[in-house]
Amino acid sequence: MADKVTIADVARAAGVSRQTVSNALNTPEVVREETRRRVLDVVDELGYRVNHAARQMRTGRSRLIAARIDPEQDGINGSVGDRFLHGLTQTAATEDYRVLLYTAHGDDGEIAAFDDLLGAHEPDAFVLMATHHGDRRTNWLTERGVPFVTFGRPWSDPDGANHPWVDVDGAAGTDAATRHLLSRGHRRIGFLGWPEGSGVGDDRREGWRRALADVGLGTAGLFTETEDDVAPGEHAARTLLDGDPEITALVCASDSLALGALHVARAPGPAWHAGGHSHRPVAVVGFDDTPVAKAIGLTSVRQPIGEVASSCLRLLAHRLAGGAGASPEYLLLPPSLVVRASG
Amino acid sequence: MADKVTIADVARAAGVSRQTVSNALNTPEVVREETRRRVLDVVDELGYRVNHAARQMRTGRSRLIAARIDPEQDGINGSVGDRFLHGLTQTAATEDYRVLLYTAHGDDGEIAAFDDLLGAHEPDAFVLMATHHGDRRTNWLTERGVPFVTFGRPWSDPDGANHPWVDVDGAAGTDAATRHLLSRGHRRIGFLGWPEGSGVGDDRREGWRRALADVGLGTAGLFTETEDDVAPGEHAARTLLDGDPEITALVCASDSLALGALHVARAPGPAWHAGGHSHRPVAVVGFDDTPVAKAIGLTSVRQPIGEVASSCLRLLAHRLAGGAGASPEYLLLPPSLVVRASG
DNA sequence: TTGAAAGCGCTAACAC
DNA sequence: GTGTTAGCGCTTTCAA
Repeated sequence: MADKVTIADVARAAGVSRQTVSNALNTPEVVREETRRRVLDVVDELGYRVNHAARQMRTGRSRLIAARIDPEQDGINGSVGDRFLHGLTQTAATEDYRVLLYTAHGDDGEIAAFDDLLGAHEPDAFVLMATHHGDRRTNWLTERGVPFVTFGRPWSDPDGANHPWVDVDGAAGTDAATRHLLSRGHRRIGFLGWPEGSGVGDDRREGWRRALADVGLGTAGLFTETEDDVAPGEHAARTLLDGDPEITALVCASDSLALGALHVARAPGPAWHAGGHSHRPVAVVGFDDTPVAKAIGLTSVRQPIGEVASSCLRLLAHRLAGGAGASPEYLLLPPSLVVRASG
Repeated sequence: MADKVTIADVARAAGVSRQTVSNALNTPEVVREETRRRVLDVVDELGYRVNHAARQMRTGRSRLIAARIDPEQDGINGSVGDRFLHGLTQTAATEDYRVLLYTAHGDDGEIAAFDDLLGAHEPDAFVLMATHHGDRRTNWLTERGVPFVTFGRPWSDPDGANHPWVDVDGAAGTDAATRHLLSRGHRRIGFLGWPEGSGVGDDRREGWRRALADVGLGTAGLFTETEDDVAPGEHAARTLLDGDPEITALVCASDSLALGALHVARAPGPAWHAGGHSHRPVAVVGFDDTPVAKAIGLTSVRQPIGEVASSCLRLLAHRLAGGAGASPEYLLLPPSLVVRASG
């Protein structure tokens, strides 16, 4: 393991100038075939590798891509972020990029992190997750001309012509979930989601609505005043089922909510809840296909997180390689339904 | 947002030389108080931040710490790695380090990744997870003098005098789990684990064994020929319970195994399994306190992952700052038992 | 205590 | 097609 082989060593050994070595490596088409071969042979022989710090200083490119790792996961839905990070890291390696991690709370905290990072390690780009209405992060980066992609649409700009993004078609997911329930004979299907105004939540609700509308059925008791957690899911499910005895199935905007709903749906009998809803079989479908869904047999909508990640990275790599036209590229991927015992 | 404020700009504005600026920042004690103040004021005013690439070129330190993100998690136990990564990132930031991600399969794959990384981004250190007997990674790094810490003991070197490490006392965890079950009146308690020879597995089994030995009870039907997954857990639990009708509780080496055991323990009646073990209430305790454990009400041993991560990082930072004596430091942290419905 | 000089390893520009 | 020059921003000598 020879330490610190520099371009000068290679040049000397190959009997060429340092610049020719650099060219053979970075602009091979400008070097005569024979020379190139000789140089590359010496590179192999000596085990030369470029020093990124030196290159970065010269070119201003770090080949680092920064991504946030979520602070203290919800626990159930957390796995999505981690699968994404893993996919990113994997694809990045194939493009000779590396993923740099940071943490932050809230848009402004994350913007502060951008600023820090940009001033220090100078990542070439950022990958953002969980875009939302009035997302300050995207504006900040755009204003400064920092390249980035988002996992999530630019919700406040429905044209999507703002910046490159990759997203999963949530409406298609709940649509499929709802159709699946219809095909199993359910006719009154409720939805458990979040308050109106969250892009993701509205999108997922829309799929359920339109699937029902499509077959001429009305939306059955929609409940949206809830946080994304198990207890609210349980509470919401109970309210919904108590209020409308016809409901036999629930589509949920997340596995957390679905898990709460399942507590109610699988409750052993009418005496379970003091308020007392009658016990009946209720099908439940979740969203995200988390490990918990798999463990408890919850039917759930699965996002192709790996593909999202690799697409994000490729979009970025393409753009960083100068292949960026004026128009940002974007991609809407279809989810799939993983059917299990719960519905 | 002035772009690219260099040390020269600061020097000019403060009326000192570039070197004095560098000193004021890096070796404040060597600069007169008044000068230092003036320089720092200008730094703030101009928004100067050191350029890491330039600094790295000069000092050879990147302030990057590399860590592996696991390829395709088991799904249930995966959350441990992610919580660890998160903790690492968080603590790293406070020490002005950043976490760089990589992926790899197997020891040799990871060693190849070390080599790549060291040749390119030159991380100052590595953080390794999941040490095991005959771990080739630690040797490779040691031979090359690359600083690193491990989450996990050096299993093949029980003295632990090999390299800095942080670990959780697994035996203490299963010991506590077993005592808990004893206190609830269980007298015949089985163990579900992995084949002998895995450091982690042996450690966890040992805690169960010694807790029983301590109160003069024998180990009840130990089953270790199994992979770490739900189906094997289910199979092992069934075999164990069928073979010893006295067993009323199971301590498991992971939540995956415990989940499988729970399928058996919660089976609705004697007819459930064709082979037919009689239905009886069986308590189950898992290990890792994953989101799945929380979701299904599984009592589980919780590792203080956040502390492990911050300890790892501080050990490293201390060492990188030159505070390393000859003897590596290490830390064995106690886990805690999270009691839920399953036991 | 402060300043001047040198150079880390690389590549963009230009000359040959 | 190849070599020479210069300099990215910083810190480690060493001299003032």
